[in-house]
Amino acid sequence: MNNDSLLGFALLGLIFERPMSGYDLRKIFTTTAMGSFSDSPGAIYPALARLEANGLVRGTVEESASLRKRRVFEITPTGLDALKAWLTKPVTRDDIVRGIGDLMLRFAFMDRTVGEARTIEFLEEFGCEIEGYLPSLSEFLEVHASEMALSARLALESGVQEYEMRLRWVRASAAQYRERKGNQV
Amino acid sequence: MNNDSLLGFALLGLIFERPMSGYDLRKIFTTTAMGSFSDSPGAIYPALARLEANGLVRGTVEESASLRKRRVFEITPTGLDALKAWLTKPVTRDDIVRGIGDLMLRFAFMDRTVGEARTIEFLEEFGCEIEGYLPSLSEFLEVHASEMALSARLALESGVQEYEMRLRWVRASAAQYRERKGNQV
DNA sequence: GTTGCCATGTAAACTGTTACATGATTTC
DNA sequence: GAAATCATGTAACAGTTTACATGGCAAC
Repeated sequence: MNNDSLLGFALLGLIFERPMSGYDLRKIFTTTAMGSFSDSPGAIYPALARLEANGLVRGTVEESASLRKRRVFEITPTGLDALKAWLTKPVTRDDIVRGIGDLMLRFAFMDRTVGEARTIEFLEEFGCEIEGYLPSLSEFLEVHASEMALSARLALESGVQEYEMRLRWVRASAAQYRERKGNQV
Repeated sequence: MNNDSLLGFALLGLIFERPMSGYDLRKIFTTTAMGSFSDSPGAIYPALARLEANGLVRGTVEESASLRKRRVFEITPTGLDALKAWLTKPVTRDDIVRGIGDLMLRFAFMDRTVGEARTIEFLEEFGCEIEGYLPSLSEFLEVHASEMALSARLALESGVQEYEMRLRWVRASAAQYRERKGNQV
C-alpha cells in the first residue's frame, strides 16, 4: 500500500509534467541532469507498477499506427494529491542531515504544482533548518579538528561548505520568487 | 559473499580507526557528523554480521569486570585489504553523477590507510571527473533554461554550484596535501 | 541478415526500514 | 522502584541491483 520511495515520487512528478512511458522515464535518468536515479528497468517498471496499483498513475497502451507498443502513464487525481502532499511536507532537521537530494527534488517539482506562496515557504523552512544545523556542525569541526586525520577534517569542511552554499542558494532563490511575485501584483 | 554496501565500508573504516562495538558505531551515526547513515540496529547488526561472516572483522565479547556484555569488533588483515581496495578504486564519472557522498566517505578514511601519494592522486582524479562533467551540466542548463519551470531551473543551478564548490575544495585540499608533503622532505 | 535501438518486463539476491523483543545497569 | 540508558539482536516487509529474457523495427 505504501509508495513513499524517492524513485516513486520522481516518476510521479515527471509523469505529472507530461504523460510518459517507462522507457521515456529511463531515458530522462540516463540523459538529463537527473542522473542520480537508477535507469535500470528492474527499478523503474516495478515502481510504475506500484504507482498504478495504488491508483496514483494510469497506464494506457498507445496504439497509434505503426508504433511499437508503449504503455504511456498519466497521473490520476489521487496521484496529484499524493504528489502535492509530498511536496508540502514540512522540512525537518532529518531532511537536511540525511542528504539534501530529496529536498532538491521536491523543490524542482514545486513551481507548477503547489504555487509560489508555498514554494517561498519551503525555502524559508529550508533556510531555517540549515541555519539551525550549520553551527552545530561547525562547532563539531572546531572541537575535533585537532584530533582528526587531515583527510577526515577536510571532508568535514567540505560538508560545512556545502551547507553554506545551499544557504546562499536558498536566500537567492527566495529573493527571485519574491521579486517575481512582486512583479505580478 | 559480497559486502560492498556503503554502510559496510563505513563500519569497516571506523573499526579500522579503533575497535568498536555495534552500539559505539550506532552512537557515532547519531551524535557525530556522520548522520547521513542510519543508526538503526536493524541495519548495523546485520551489516556487522556480514562483515564477520566474510572475515573482514572479528568480534570478541568483552568481559571486563562488571560491564554489560559488549561485542567489540576489530579489523582483520583481510578486512584491511578490502578497505584499501575500496579506497584505491579509480574515480569514475558515475561516482560523481550518482552523488559525491560515497567519494567523500572514501576520502575521509584515506589519510591513515593508503598514504598521502594515493590521497593526492584521488583528489586529482576527482577534480578531473568534475571538470569533465560540469561543462555538460552547464550546457544542459543553458539549453533548457528557457523551457524549464523556475524552481526546476534553480534546483539545477544549485547542482552546478555544488560541483563548482567541490572543485574549489578539491584544489584547495590537494594544495594542502602537497604543502604537507613538501614540509616533510 | 545482423547489428543496434526501442520497449517491456521478470527473478533472485541483497540491503535497509520499521517495529518488536530482551535484559542489565545506572540514576533519581 | 521507575525511568533512562546501555547493548544486542530478530522478523516481516519493501525497495534496489544485477542479470536475464523477449520481440519488433530500422538501418546498413
